[in-house]
Order: sequence, then C-alpha cells, then structure tokens
Amino acid sequence: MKKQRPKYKQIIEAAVEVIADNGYHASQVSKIAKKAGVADGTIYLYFKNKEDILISVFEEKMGQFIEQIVDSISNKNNANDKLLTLIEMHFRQLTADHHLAIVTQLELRQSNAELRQKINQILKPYLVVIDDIIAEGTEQGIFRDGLNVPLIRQMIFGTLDEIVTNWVMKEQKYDLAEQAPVVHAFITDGLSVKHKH
Amino acid sequence: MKKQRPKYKQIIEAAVEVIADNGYHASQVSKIAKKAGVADGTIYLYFKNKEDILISVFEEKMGQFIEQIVDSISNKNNANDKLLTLIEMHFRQLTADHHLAIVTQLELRQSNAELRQKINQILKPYLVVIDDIIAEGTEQGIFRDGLNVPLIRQMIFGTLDEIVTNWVMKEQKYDLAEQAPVVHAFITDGLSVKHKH
Amino acid sequence: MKKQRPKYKQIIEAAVEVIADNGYHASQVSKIAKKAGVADGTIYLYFKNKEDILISVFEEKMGQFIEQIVDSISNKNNANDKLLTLIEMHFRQLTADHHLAIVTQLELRQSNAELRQKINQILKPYLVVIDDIIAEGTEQGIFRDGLNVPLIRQMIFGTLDEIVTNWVMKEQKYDLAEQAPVVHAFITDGLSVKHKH
Amino acid sequence: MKKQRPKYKQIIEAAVEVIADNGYHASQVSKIAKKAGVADGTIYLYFKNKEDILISVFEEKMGQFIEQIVDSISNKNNANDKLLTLIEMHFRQLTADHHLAIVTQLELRQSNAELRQKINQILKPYLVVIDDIIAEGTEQGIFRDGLNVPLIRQMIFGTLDEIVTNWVMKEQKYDLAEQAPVVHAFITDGLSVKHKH
DNA sequence: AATGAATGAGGGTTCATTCAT
DNA sequence: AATGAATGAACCCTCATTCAT
Repeated sequence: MKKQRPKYKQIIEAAVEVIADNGYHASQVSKIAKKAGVADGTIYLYFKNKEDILISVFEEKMGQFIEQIVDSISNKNNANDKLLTLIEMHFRQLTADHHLAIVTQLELRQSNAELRQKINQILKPYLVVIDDIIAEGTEQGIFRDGLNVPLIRQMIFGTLDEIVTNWVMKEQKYDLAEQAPVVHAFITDGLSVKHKH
Repeated sequence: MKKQRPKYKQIIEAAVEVIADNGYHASQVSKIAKKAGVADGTIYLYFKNKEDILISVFEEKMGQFIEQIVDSISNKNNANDKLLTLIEMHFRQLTADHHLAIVTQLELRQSNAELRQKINQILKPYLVVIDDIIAEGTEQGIFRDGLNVPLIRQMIFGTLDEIVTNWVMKEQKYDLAEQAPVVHAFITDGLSVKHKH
Repeated sequence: MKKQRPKYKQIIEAAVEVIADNGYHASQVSKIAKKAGVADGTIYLYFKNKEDILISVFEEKMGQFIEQIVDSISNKNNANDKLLTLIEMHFRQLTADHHLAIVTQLELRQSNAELRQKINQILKPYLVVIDDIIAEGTEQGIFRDGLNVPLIRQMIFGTLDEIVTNWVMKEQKYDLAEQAPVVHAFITDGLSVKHKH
Repeated sequence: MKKQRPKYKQIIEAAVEVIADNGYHASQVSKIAKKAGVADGTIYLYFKNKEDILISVFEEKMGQFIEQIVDSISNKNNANDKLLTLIEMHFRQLTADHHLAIVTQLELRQSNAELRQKINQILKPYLVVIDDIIAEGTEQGIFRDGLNVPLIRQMIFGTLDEIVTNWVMKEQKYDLAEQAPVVHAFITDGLSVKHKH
C-alpha cells in the first residue's frame, strides 16, 4: 500500500508546508519534491498529479482532524458538552498546526469545481458529526424541536469557519482557542429551549 | 474618469459572466475581452492588469450590494428589524444575480493571498454595517451587553456566507430568501437578552 | 488567412530545415522558432501544435511538388512521355531541395497512425496522377490491358520512393535525376530479355 | 551467451507485440518488461538500452525472415523461379506474422537516423539475395545485359515494400500472397504491351 | 482611443536508466 | 541473476502583457 511507505508521508508533510508558505499556485511540484527530499519524479509514484497531492493532503489531515474530534466527543454525555468540545478541538487543532490552518482556510479554496466536490466529500463526516450533535441535543430536550438540521449545521460550520479564517488572515495574532466558550454560548443560546416561567 | 467610460462597465460585466461561466482559472483576459466586444489591448487601457479587473469587479458589485443593504436598513428603527432586513437583502441580491453569487462565493476565493487581502478591504464597509447593527442593538437593550463585537460579526457573516455558499454549490435549487427569518431567529435568539421572571 | 501571412512561410521553411538537420524528435519547437526568427508563442498563432507544423510542412511542400509535376506532364501527349516526365520531375525536385528530400523520405516516417492517415490524404492527388497515366497508357494501347491499377501504382510509387530513400541515405552522393530513363525503362519494359521476331 | 537465455527471447517477443499493439512511441521499456514478465531492470541485463532492444528485434526477426527465403530459393534453378519464390515468401511471411508486419512496415520507420542506419545494415543480406538473383538471371540470359544492379534491386525492394506497407495500412483486408505472380510479372515484363510475332 | 499580432517566461509530467537489495 | 523504487533531464504549450500601427 502506497500510503504506508515513508515517502508518502514525507511528501504530504512537505506539501502542507510548501503550500502554506507559498500558496497553492506558487507551489511547484519541484519545490515540494525538494522539501520532501525526493526527486521530482518520485512524487508521481505516489500521486497521480499535482491536484492529487492537494486532495491527499486534505484527506490525510482532515481524517486525523475529524478523528481527534470524534474521540474527544465520545466521552461527553450531553449535546452541549459535545458541541463545546467540538468547537474547542476545532480551534485547538488548527492553532496547533498553523500550516494546516493556512492550507484549509485559504489555499484549499483555490480549487476548481471538481476538486471542490472531492473536498466536500471528505468534509462530509465532519458535517455528520455536527448533525448528530444537533439531533442528540433535540432528543435530550436541550435544543429546540423542529430544527432545520442542515441549515443549523451550515450556520455552526460557517461560524467556526469564518472565525478561523479571520484568525488566519490576521496572522494568528490572538488566541483562537479561548474564544470557544463565547462561540459556544452564541450558538447554544440560540438553540436552547428558553426557560420562561 | 475611466470608470465613467462605457467600455469600463462593459468589461466589468463581461468579467463577471466569464468567471461565472468558466471558473476563475479558465477566465483568460482574451475571453473577457471577446465577451466585452473589445480588443485584448483595450482591457489594459482601463485596468492595470488582470488582478485589477477582478478587484474592480468585486469593488463595483460589492459597492452596489452594500449600498442596497444600507438603503433598505436606513428606514428601520431597531436593530432586530435591521438585522432581518440585512439578511433578507443579502440573500435576495445574490438570488437575483446568480453570476455574481457564483463569483463571490466560489470563484473569487481561488485568488492569491494579495488579492484576498484587497477583497477583504472592499468587504470592510459591509462588516461595519453589521458592527453598527450590533452596537445599536446593544444600546437599544435588545442585544446583550458586553458582546465581543468583532467576534459576533464574524459569526453572523460566517453564517450568511456559508449558507449562500451551500446554496450556490447545490446549484440554487431551493429558495434562499425564504430562509431569512429562520436564520435571523437563530442569530437573535442567541444574542437577545433572556426574559426571566 | 493565416497561410498568407509572411510568418507562416517563415516558420514552414525554418521547420523543414530544422527537421532535416536534427530529425523530427530532436526538433524542439523553440529551435524552429529561433530559426524562423519569431518567439516560441508565435508558432502557436499559426499552428495548433508541433504535429500540425509537420503536417503543414508536408501539405505546403507536397502541394507544390505535385503541382510542378502536373504542370510538366500536361503538355506531353502520350503515357510513356508522361511517365518519364513524372519520374524526372520527382527526382529533380527532391534533388533541388535536399532538406525537403530528407524530411519526406526519412523524418516524415516518424508519424503515428493518425498523422500517417493525414499524410496519405495529402499524397493522394499524386497517386491519382499516376493512376491517370496508367489508364491513359492502356487506352492508348501502349500499356497492357487488364492491369490492376492500384497495384501497378504502388509498384511505381514504391520504386521511386525506395530509390530516393537510398539516395538520401547515401547522402546524395550521386546524381539522382540521371537515373530517370533507366527507371522508366524498367517500369515499362521489365527485366526480361525481349523476344522479338 | 545472453541470446541463448530464455528471457532474451521472451523480451524480444514481448517487444514485437508491444510495438505492434501500441505503436513505437507508446512502447515504454516498462510496458515491454511487463509483457515479458520480467522486471524493468532485467531488460538492462540483456540489452544495452532501448534502442538495442529494437535493433535486436529486427536482427532476430529479419534473420529468420531472410533464412526462410534463402532456404526456399536454394532448390530453384533459374532466376525467374527464384524471384517469384522470393516475392511469395516475402508476402507469405509477413502475412503469417502480422505483428512483425506492423513493426517492420510502420513502427520501425519512426526511429531516429542512427537506428535507421543499423536497420539498413541488418537488411543488407536480404538485398544481397536480390542482387544475386539479378546477376544469376543475367548470366542465364533471361534478364537483360548491362543492368544497373543496385538500382534494379532498389526497384524490386521498393516495389515489394510499398505493396506490403499499403496492405498493412489497409489493415490486411485482402490476400497479399496471391498478388505475388502479378508483381513478378510486372518486374520481369514491365508495363508495355509485348510485340510478339 | 483602439487594435490584435507578437512576445517569452514558466512548470507539470514522462520515462529511460540506475543501483541498493 | 533479478528486482523495482528512485531518479532527474527534457519539452510542449499557455496566456498575461506589450507596442507598432
């Protein structure tokens, strides 16, 4: 399996760095090869073409990203805690790997229609996680009934995404992770059942 | 003034269409010139370079976009109505001009770092409009005190932006404008002072 | 019309020379451009791709080649004289333009299946000229009846082609044109000793 | 001796097939290795480089080709019968091995100047066979005196070669071997009507 | 002001060959 | 002897921009 071989990971890591530093279009394959310490041609033993590198970067990194979040959520037992944890993990992981943050928030938007479809496919499991939390919250009676789940999910994801993008574009000058509780409060107070007398 | 001359607008309109139809990367200057009915060289009498066309497209279109929203808001007298109107107008305008929707939500994201900075500059007045509504709502006592305004604004903008992007990517198969009240409810219920006894 | 513009001919002439000197595969587009005194990109204003240069070279040169032969034949009034003239002209023209000789006899065989079809299309008028001479000779009673015309034509063309190829590969060290009468005699009379009464 | 080892023949046979199936330019060394059931590197234990494979293909196959013809001719006792037999065998062998026919008539022509020289070297014994028949025919008084032997040989070879090439390009839709007597008649007797008493 | 022919820099990809195992 | 992963040189073509008319 190609993905097990050491050079595969080498190239992926090199690609993330090179793309984060130079932007997708200024990231020549030869630059990635150099950073990875392999020959140009070697890239093509592991990836179909340049676009495939980008997809694979996202696939690998996003896979880990989602896995981490799912793991962290699994031992929380109500939707509120899960949502807070998701937000924290989302922010924390991108804080920890700023190359990845730049790639996901900025460079990946470079993509053409076809690539965008693939990225959305990869992103889907994450959106499902959010959907599940919403459904669970509703069952638990802590979120309203009758929510338009896809719409709410878009709003949650859009909120997180925009906040991270702003943070990346401001060159990560402030602490992203500490925003989590406020963001969570914004979202849940909108979702929560109101306690009236 | 160049911007007054008829060919300026012709080129801007052609650029929006060409980009929406072909995608950012397949939008050569010569294609825009052809659609605009001018010679390739003529483009450079009106625009410094290709990037300048794109910035100008966004400038012109976003200027009108914001102006429309400001106009519509001006005769509302509370932050809640203003916010609802802003959301409605945001959705309605992009619904009405689907070329513009594609360009702003998908194609223009594919630009390089520098262009992205400029686009954000142009977007600023819109963000100020949102900031003003938040401030006004707080003053009027209908939004909470002590809000982190830039953060809230990011959440609002991120919410709208993600919803429109999803709608564009689903090829505008449903009615975007009718989502406005639900979106507004999500946002304001989060923001609103809770009425406890 | 592109073919009328001076650069078109410049490029064609440069291509013939460069291909004759270096062989088709060592004939980089940039080399042809340099010899023609134009920029690399200019080539692509006149030709679709590298293969198109080759086809056009053959088209142009072969067009003239055939035209010359047809002209020379037209004022001969029997098939024998026509055939002799065709052979003479075939040899004489390739003798006069040794770059062309190299390209047609050696480099053009480089072609892939698709290109070969196109070359055959271009060659067709020449083969028709040969067919006509055979038919005329038969009508005039100087060639046998019941000839398999396509086969005879292949034999005639193959004969001329092989002789020229040998001459090119021997680096044109002897006089090709002076072979014409012997070749003509072989074609018309064959190898055998004649039995006359 | 390398040529005795089993993989040598395997690679040669694979090369003929791969070239016939894919064309000269799409015949990568790795494809030949795969078809031969050996590793890429193994090729270089038997052949100096890619060109050496091609030369060896031609050498091996042409060696057999000529041997067959020489054998068949040896028990004929006049030049006319020998010539007819040569033509028949030439046609028959290429009919029997259509991969070889494609390779010799089409694909191998696409080679570079140097390779072509070597191929001609290999072809030489065949040309000598033809020369010998011509000389014998003259001695026997059945061919004319004073023939320009190399020229006549070129005409004979060119005739056969062109006929086979046409047949290959027409995708071998008709029976090549049955043309032999007509071709022989053309060569020996020419086009002209014979004047017998 | 307008044209559009000409420019030429730049990069993704292929594939014959090598060499450590 | 055999493998096959790794190498890296080589080249066609695109397209933003210029400039003579």
